[in-house]
Amino acid sequence: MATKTDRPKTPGGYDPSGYPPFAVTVDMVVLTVAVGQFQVLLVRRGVPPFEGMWAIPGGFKRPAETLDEAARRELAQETGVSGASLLVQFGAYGDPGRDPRMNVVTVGYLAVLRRVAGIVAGTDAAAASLVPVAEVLGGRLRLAFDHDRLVRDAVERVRADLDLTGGATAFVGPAFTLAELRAVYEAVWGVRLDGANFRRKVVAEEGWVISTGRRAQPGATGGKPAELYRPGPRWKQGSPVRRWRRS
Amino acid sequence: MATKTDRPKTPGGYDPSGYPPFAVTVDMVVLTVAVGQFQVLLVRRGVPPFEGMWAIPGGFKRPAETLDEAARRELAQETGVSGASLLVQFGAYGDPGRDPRMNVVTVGYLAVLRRVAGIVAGTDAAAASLVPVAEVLGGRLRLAFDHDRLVRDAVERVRADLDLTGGATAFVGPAFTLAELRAVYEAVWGVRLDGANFRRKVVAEEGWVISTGRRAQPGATGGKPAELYRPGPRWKQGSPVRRWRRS
DNA sequence: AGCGGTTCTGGTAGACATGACCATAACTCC
DNA sequence: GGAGTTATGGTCATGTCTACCAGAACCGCT
Repeated sequence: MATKTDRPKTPGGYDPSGYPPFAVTVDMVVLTVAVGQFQVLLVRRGVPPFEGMWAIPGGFKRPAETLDEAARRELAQETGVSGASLLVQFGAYGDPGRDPRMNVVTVGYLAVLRRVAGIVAGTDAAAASLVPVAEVLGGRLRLAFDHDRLVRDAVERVRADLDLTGGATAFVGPAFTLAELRAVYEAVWGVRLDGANFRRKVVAEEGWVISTGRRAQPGATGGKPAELYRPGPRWKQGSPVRRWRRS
Repeated sequence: MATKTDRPKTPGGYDPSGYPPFAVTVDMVVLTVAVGQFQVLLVRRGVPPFEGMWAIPGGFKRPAETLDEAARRELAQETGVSGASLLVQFGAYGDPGRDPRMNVVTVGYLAVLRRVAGIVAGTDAAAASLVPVAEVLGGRLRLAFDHDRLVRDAVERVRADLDLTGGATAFVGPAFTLAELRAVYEAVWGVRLDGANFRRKVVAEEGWVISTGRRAQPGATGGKPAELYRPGPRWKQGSPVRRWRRS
């Protein structure tokens, strides 16, 4: 890239002290499906700026760790969750003035939790709460900084990932019924799927789900007890259910 | 997020001077389809480290500009291209030691060029060249820093975008034949598509391509002259051609 | 036990999409 | 004019999607 050291512009020929430093943070959009609804984890800010507003959890990257490690560490610290079933980066945000105090470039991470039970307000969080993503996407709940945009982008990413990289099983537990899995698609995509057709697609081909032999407890409203499955190896390559129907 | 100012960990309650600064750069994977091959633009490094090795162009983000603006500016400076037909971010890279001199977090951008004609070595580039992406993906050509990984990720991204967000028209000019458009899919995905079936999918539905009435010049080898089209409004929503056949 | 309601599970038929192949038209070069 | 090449349209068998129906297995209630 750079051939002249007197024009510091590229990593090839710059003077490190000649360029302004940035703070690098990692912010996380933590998503889950609870009570049939697509939800996002928010924390309430206790100090200015944006005091009292809702925001997504996040923190500084340290020099000795990778971005992925920083995300994993912050997730544990802020929500008490040690193992997210999915943790992927979805974008970087560096608009000038996005933090009123200094130049901050943040890397957005998308985390998916299977169970809502383990979530607690972290050591630094005044309050933590699950909120339907529709509240944020619909503009009824405004977030601090540019976190509205981060949530919007993360949701779009996970919607695509459900189709492309088969992230659906990240939302459910290690053993699940097909109705639970179907509910994930329905909540995240905001669609309604036929149960019988869904079953066929998933069970017809080998490798999507593996029968455990056990059966789930029927709900309070009754119904035939559903079979319990565990995820097969094929989800890494995609999803049995595609997002768009042509017409 | 943070409620205690004495524990600087989140944007809510930190002491800016308490955290180490990072240099933030923008690196670009410039892709195009030329002579039927999927190609990437590389520049040769003229200074240590990695002197003499091939790398992708890039440069520092300035505090007063957004990441997108930085990418657009660097692209113009390094390759002489003012308007890329596609310019999207695909990932952030911050492994410690990825630059041996200091802490650098880079944001990877994917740029697509329609015509190879306007490319020139920028003011800071020793040499610029188009190289088949297969050379890099196959490991036959090693790049400086972690740029191999950036190229790999960008290629995977554009392959998905061709399907998802319909980026195919970004590779062709404002007026194109269906064979040219088909060549884009074939080069990027590495597949072979039937010309007649391709035509049907694209022309059958309204909104993908709009006939210009004109016809292209037949190639040196002859053949019936193809009709010239311009892109319709529908590419924003997807692609008429899907990537994977089920069986 | 019987009954209505609910969920799971399997079946079927029509609509639709896909891909392979052939045929014809319009151009090149020789 | 003839051989080769590309574009374009047609056909057809096959596979996939979806709406809908039916039976099985459970609930709570009477």
